[in-house]
Amino acid sequence: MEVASRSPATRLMLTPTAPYDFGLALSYLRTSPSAVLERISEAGVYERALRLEGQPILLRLWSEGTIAAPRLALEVRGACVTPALTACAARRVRHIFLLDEDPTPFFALAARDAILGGLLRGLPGMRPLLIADPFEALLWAILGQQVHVRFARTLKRALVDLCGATLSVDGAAYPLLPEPAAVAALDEATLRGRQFSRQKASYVVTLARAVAEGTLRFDALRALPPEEALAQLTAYKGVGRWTAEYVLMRGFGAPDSLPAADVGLRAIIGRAYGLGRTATEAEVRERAEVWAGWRGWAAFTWWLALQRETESGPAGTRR
DNA sequence: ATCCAGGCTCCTG
DNA sequence: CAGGAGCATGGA
Repeated sequence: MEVASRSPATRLMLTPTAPYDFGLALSYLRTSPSAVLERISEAGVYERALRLEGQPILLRLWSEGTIAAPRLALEVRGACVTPALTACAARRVRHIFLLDEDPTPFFALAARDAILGGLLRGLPGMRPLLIADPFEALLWAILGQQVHVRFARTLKRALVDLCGATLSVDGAAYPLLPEPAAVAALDEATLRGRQFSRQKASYVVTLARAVAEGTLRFDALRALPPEEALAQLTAYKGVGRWTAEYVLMRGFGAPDSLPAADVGLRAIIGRAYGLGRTATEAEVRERAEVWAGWRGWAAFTWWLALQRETESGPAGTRR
């Protein structure tokens, strides 16, 4: 399936709350295993196709400001880009990159923690980045369960490959996230042939069906108190506490949602706080109490640190 | 081979 | 209710 477009682009400026480092977001996306639908150019342009109100469009985003005085240019392209759709795209971008959040309270809180505060001093303008679509966040969390993220990326690519559409703009092709109905229609055997375990295949198809049928509604969950949203999510087979917390944080942007069982988080916290071993989930939760209100932001900060470690880290860990 | 990876379910005590 | 065995898959 292919959707072509050669209509002119609409463009507008976005002004994030300061300080904001868009370059940091880009460098995160460049090596983030979950980012298979984004394209980041060397010139610093973020490109991503997604559906807005059913319309496939292409987002192009780049910085025209500084960390202290951030300004982002947004360009929207698609078959019929109306002013309303452009406004919708701008809202979406502001949400994905959390452009309207005030980071000051988080930095103030983190400064009281010598270790986290020290880490953040090297990351001025840091801000968490959401996964562009809540359904995508849920899929990614399932795919990432108990496997190396590198392999999770392979699985995500397979999913996009099997049932994702493509948006073509000026001759370039941009992959779209598969729609829930398309994932729901997949044969589990097909997924198994693409290296999905039985569980992952079953979880993914079942959840996609729930989303397609409207049983699982992200906008409804988003409006709920976190504990209730977690409870509703974990009612689904294959969705445990870690997955639900991950969806709240990376899918909804819940600032205080901490996937404490995360092995990466446990490992880096064990190292950073000198435990000499991987921290337990309970230890992570304990340590995180001083970050209350911003535990999700703290988690993202640690993931960022983790990513930087593995990039420039001990020889042989690349690839 | 063995161990581990951005866990989950299900079954014990 | 806490803790742990067993589970599926690929990569180092």
